[in-house]
Amino acid sequence: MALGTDYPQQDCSLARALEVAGERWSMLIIRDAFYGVRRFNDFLVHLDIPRAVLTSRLQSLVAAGVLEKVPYQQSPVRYDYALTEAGRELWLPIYTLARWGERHARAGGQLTRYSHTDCGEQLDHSGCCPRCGRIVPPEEVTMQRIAGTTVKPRQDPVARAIVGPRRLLTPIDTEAAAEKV
Amino acid sequence: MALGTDYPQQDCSLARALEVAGERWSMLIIRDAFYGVRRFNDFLVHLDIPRAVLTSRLQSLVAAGVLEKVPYQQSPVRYDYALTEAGRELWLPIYTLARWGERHARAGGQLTRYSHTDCGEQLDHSGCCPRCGRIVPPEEVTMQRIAGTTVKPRQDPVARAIVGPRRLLTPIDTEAAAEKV
DNA sequence: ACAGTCGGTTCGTTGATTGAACCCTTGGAG
DNA sequence: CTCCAAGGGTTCAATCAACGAACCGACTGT
Repeated sequence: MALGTDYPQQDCSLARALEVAGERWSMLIIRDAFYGVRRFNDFLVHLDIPRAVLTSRLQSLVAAGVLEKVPYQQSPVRYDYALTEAGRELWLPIYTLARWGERHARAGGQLTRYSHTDCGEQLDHSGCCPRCGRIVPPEEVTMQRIAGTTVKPRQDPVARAIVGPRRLLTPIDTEAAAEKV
Repeated sequence: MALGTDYPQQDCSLARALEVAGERWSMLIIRDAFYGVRRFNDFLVHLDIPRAVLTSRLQSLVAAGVLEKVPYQQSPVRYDYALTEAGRELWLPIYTLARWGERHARAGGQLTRYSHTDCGEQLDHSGCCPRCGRIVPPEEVTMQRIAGTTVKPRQDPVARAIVGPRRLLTPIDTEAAAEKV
């Protein structure tokens, strides 16, 4: 969050969670990671976030064990930022918060549809598959962006790469998306 | 969150939700509202938040339709800040985030136990009652603070008022708690 | 008349966010 | 060999929010 990035007096799990994931931009970074974004530059162009802030947030999320750096090339060594198991467990808070925002903080209805990959059923507001009757982990979720009525969609390479039905957590390929324009 | 309280480029429900509930302190205020805190001064002493920030957050949460002011006395007129229906629907995001924090951002295990009032069963990590097999709304949740092993608990009147099993959303009575010391 | 409560506002200080500019390593083109 | 571009950062001044202590204003009970 903002000034004073912690809540020292609060002996409370929520305060601890917010110290990790509650700063400005952190949740959006994690959401993008669920979408399959993994590279510094892809986060940068898709979020319109200042470079210095992105550097700082990625570092603290790695330190907190939400993301981990995995090298994708040598010389110079470059890293993907991928969700850890702990990070993937943030799916429910993030999904339910996004669905809440869709219901109460937007005009213009649903922008992204989330469904259970195995059976095609749309998830309910709690992240449950009505057909299977259980909470669906992000690995089994397919997302699909829906044409927004209000704002025109973003046109950066990352935004183009995540149109169309996609499995969550599959790495995006910005080069392929750039060629397809 | 922090500076620049919005995410203008993000046409995304999560960004909209974070503009409403993602600023620093906002989620903790909402959590306290679930605990039954309703008065300016009670939020103040329980959260250790600067007065000016609390004023500002309460105003924006009211403007966003998460809280509403309901008068509890005349001359001078004084207001309770109570969760609206939209605010109460933030239960799942807040509960799941708190449970995540308990698992991944704390040493020292569970601090608050949440159970289904009707059947006494503890809720699982997704807010579901294992016995009843459904998501439990906050009106049916009973909370109980557990003695922390690491930090000594807070000693303000609000903290004292919420020890012991309590139904969520029932207004706290700080006067009664103050006398009981 | 006087202290006390509740809910705010004001204000100087501290510190995070922003955005633009600069930097470093390496690979590839000419 | 030189030059340039890409990826991933760092630096820096300006801005703006958070902090916390002091002040304020309406009322009440004594």
